Amino acid sequence: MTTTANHIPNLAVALKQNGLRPTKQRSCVYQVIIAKRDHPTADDILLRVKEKLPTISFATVYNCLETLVGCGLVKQVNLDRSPARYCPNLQPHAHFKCKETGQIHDLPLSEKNLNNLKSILPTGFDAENFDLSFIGKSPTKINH
Amino acid sequence: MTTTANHIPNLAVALKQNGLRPTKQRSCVYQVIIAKRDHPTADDILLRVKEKLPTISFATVYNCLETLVGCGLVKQVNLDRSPARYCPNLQPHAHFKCKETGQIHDLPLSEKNLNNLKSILPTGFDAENFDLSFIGKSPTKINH
DNA sequence: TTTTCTAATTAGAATAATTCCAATTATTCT
DNA sequence: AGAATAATTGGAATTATTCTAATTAGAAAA
Repeated sequence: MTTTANHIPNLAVALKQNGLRPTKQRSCVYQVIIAKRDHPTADDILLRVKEKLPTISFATVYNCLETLVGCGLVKQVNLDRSPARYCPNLQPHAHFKCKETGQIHDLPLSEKNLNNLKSILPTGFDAENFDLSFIGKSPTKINH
Repeated sequence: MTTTANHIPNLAVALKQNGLRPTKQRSCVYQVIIAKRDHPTADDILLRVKEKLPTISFATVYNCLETLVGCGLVKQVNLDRSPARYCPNLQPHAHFKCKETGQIHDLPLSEKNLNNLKSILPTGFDAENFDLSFIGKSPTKINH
């Protein structure tokens, strides 16, 4: 048993398994994504990483993101035609984008949901991945 | 009762309802999309429309597509980061992209599937739209 | 350790899809 | 037909992302 916070895969280990080198840029990009799970864009990530590594470039952010996605540590989230977002939630889930706030929420998927998704595929169709997203209004939290 | 082929909404009527003018560009773009239901990109559509209207521009194709989508006659399909595709299928359906052929298949959704998708939304989340896509291998038709 | 080899980072240029703009042309309304 | 307005056009602009060639940093060997 590990602690609650410890479901996060170890970056150095995952990189080594893929024959890749641990660098401070990769570590920093990864930490930014897990620190604030708000589905940041590459732009957002560049800004946040620059606070620690002021000379990091856009190219490196994109390179790091590609690496992290390739290692399965982070998922790329594409909603409509807008810039790609990045998400450290490795559980099967859908996304909900609020029209009003622009916020993106993770919606967990149950076993039943997953089975139902599988049932959509006709015989012979072999899916290795799926993407499910909703757009609409999410409940507003009222303070009073 | 109408004939089987006649489930296609009337363009002129739909445009008029939205206070828009029927033009040969709009009509031609729409016809190209319903003629070959292969999920063409704006590029594909430009090429095909040019056979009838050689002077049509890219800007017009994009304008027409925006209009058709706005009137609900056509759906925009976004898969990963690739160029948008356009689809005249107005029934609820998912998409399946074959890794090998690049082909995109429509997968119809049953009432049960739709209800299950609804069940993914927590209380208070009001979705006005969803997108569901799969990527993988579709069955190859063998000729012998 | 130093050296060597290779992978990763960097700044800036290049690309690709899409949108914007200002001028012209086509529709509709009177 | 004429006036008013909407749509089309070519080209420039924008945006997200990828590429490139030079430099830097990490890993392995000596």
